[in-house]
Amino acid sequence: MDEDQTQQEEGEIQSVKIKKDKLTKQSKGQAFITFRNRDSAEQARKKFNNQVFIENKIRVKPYFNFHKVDKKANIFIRNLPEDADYLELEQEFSRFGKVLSVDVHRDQSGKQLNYGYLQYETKEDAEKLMKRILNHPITHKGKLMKLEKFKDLSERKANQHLFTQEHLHLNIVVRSFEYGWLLVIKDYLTRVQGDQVMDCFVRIDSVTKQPWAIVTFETYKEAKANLDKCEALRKHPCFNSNSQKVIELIKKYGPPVNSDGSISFTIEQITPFFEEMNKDPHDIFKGENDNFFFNLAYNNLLKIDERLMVIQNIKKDVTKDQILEFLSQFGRVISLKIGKTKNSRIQFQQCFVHYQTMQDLKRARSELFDDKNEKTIKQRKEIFKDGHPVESTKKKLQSWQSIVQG
DNA sequence: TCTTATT
Repeated sequence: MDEDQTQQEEGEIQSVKIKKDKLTKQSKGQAFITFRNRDSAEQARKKFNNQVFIENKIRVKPYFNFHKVDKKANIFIRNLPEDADYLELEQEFSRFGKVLSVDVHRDQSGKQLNYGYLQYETKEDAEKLMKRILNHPITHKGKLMKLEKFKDLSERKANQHLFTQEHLHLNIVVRSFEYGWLLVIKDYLTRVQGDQVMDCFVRIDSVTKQPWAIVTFETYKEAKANLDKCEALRKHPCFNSNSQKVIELIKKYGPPVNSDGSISFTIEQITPFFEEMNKDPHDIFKGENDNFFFNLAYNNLLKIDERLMVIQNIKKDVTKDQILEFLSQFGRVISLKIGKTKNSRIQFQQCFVHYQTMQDLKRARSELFDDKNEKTIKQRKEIFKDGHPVESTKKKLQSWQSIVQG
């Protein structure tokens, strides 16, 4: 670049200092240029910012003493696009007050990250912007920016504390629901039906939020009778309980005890939730929805779940939602887990799909491999390599079952 | 992802 020309165009330069590391004498890739007047500096910045200089794109921004800025006038920006342009951002934010700086964070290699900081001169300006975005969100290059006031470490820690409190709270609720279901099921099966229940456990799926249970009966006959009932009704009559009944059962049997002897929750802790639910027409313990299924183990030797299928040969880039949509057309999917094949050479996915009933799975199996159904064939091409789903064999399934259940 | 290569 011709220096004389630059000076003429951009105003007189007072000083140029290139920063070097004190020890290594290596350039830090940073320079300070002082112009004789503010306008020249601003003009130069607009002209040279983001220009390629020799081989690097240079970023030109005004200097200010960041030790003296008001942190209350600082805004944290998330969700920035890859090609965020801070001059454009600055222009946009300047509509609400005097912007001191806009910084887009970068990693060590210089790659732009999708967050940054906006520094106003006064906190009033920052507040003006925050107020404004409540009703008028701001987008940058088509992406909605998420703006929050800057929080220092202690504020973030305080929030984190709040979150863990909430989380803990949620865990208690989940645990009480699982235990509630367990008592309802056991009570009905043993007291009402007179079945001999060997084992029962209930979990609420953390992803789908749906409860599911595994009940093991003493005899095949009991298991089969209950299974038939489930298949016919698509739910079990014992689900016709309610939250009032659940809290009574918990009071009767007491809260569950953890392996270390402590109790998972106190009745006082969970009573409000059950009382609240009792007022709700959608009380999940009324059994009015079918987000529940039975997994009946006939005996210890044959533990393969008849509702579980492992499908392989799924293309790498197919999402869980796509798989779910595809598999749901054959029957009600209770849970779906996707995973990469263990062999790293094979770059395909597999999924574990749990249907609500054996009938659903049978239907899925027959339709999945039906080579005459044109609609399915077309869909298969989108999801599976060469359009061919592969079902895992029972032997393999058995070895995986422990993983799925765990 | 709540900072900053600051004469």
